[in-house]
Amino acid sequence: MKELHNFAESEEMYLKTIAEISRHGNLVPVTYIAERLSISTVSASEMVHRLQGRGLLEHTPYKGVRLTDDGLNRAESILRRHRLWECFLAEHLGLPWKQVHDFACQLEHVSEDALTDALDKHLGFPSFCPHGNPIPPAQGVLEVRETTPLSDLDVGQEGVVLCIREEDGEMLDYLDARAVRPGSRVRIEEIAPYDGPRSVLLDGEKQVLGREVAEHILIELVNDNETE
Amino acid sequence: MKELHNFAESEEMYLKTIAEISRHGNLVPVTYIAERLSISTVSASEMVHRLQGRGLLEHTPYKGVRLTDDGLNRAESILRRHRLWECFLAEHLGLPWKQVHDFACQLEHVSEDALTDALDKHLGFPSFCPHGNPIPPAQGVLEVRETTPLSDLDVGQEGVVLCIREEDGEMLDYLDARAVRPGSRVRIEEIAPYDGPRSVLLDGEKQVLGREVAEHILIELVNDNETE
DNA sequence: TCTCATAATTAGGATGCCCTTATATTAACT
DNA sequence: AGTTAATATAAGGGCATCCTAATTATGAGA
Ligand SMILES: [Mn+2]
Ligand SMILES: [Mn+2]
Ligand SMILES: [Mn+2]
Ligand SMILES: [Mn+2]
Repeated sequence: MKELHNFAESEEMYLKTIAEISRHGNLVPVTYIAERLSISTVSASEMVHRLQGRGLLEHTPYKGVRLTDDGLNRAESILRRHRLWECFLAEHLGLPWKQVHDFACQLEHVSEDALTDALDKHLGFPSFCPHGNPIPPAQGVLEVRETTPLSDLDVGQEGVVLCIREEDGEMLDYLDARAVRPGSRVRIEEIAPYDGPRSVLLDGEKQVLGREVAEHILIELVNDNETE
Repeated sequence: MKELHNFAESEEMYLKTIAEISRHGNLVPVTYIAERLSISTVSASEMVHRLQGRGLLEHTPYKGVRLTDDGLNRAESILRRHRLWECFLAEHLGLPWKQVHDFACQLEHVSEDALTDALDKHLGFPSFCPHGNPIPPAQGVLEVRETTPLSDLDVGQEGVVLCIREEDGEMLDYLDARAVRPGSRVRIEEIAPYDGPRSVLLDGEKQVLGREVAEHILIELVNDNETE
């Protein structure tokens, strides 16, 4: 499990991580950042100060962190590179989701604009990564879609998988193996007691998914007129 | 716990550089390494000791450095990744030589075997990079070709460009613009006094190339029976 | 053999990111 | 208002790579 650590990578991973966590512009607790990056809170805190010094984010003590415009631009640029590489690795090289994600997480830090743009063109300017997440355009604003975690659906509700949250590589592997893909049709058949595992119908196949996993599957609800 | 530290790029660049310089298995002076990497001789010397400690090379003081089998394997693995990426960047993304080389020099450090092999397959297992240098195979030995620098040719001699030495990115750009490519037919028309610039016929076009540049163009001689 | 350019080493620092342990501060809940 | 759990900061290091300046060792040519 080797991770290259040129000193630019660290900064980029902080920014990307913050952008990923702060889905709706909320403040991101430093603790979350530390946890996601597997780093001590002390180190994360130090780094947050450094990044603030560079004008990339603002830290409100005891509340959390918010990216500045500069910081958000940087972060979206990294997400763009990440997701474009994912397209290449999945569609052209035929690699499985987990490798796609892990390799992209390295390549994203060594992709200058000329390379990224050429790759974008070569791929035909895709709009979404293989996991269904939107690819920020070279310039302009990333459109945000309304999504609902599968874990929030009730028995009988139906939807279409829009995207998978990518935080966890292992989970990607798990979902890949179970053919959970953007575009899959999904319907909740049963929820075990105490907010337990979901029995779902996924593109006609019966599956059981734990709640934790279901939280990472983001759905667009399909109008189900009183199916219950 | 998982290390977030991996200063692998530096080590890899040392190994790759040594392999590139030591064309015929000769000892490489530490001074050369330092120069090529734009690093002080003290730092290069330190690093050489470290690499020796890791069993990747042997240093004979006041003579130079030679890669061990391990070191050579590592170096060829890096050259392989570099040249495969170059193929992709040139043929698929259509980037110019200088960018091809510079981007490949970053990507080469972030390419695990699974990625490299998938890329190799996707490219159709090419044998040479866009500059004509051979791509080391996944396993097996790199074949060595007999070459002559263009600067060693006399007036009237002819040959075919086999490959370009890649040390200097600027030079790649220069040669790219002048359509000096592997496979180009070349013939020395005139050599200016004091081993000066060469007037050459390159694929029918008349060109003038400085001696320094000519040293980087490696030729396969064509049997020219008394053309002078 | 002797000289001197070349190569190597020593000494002392700097940088960036990370760590643990200990202490202070604050928000939030009873 | 007072307690407590979460959060922040302070103190003291480690590690890998790189730096400059000064000194020493070597070997190749005069
Ligand atoms: Mn990454
Ligand atoms: Mn993705
Ligand atoms: Mn490189
Ligand atoms: Mn090349």
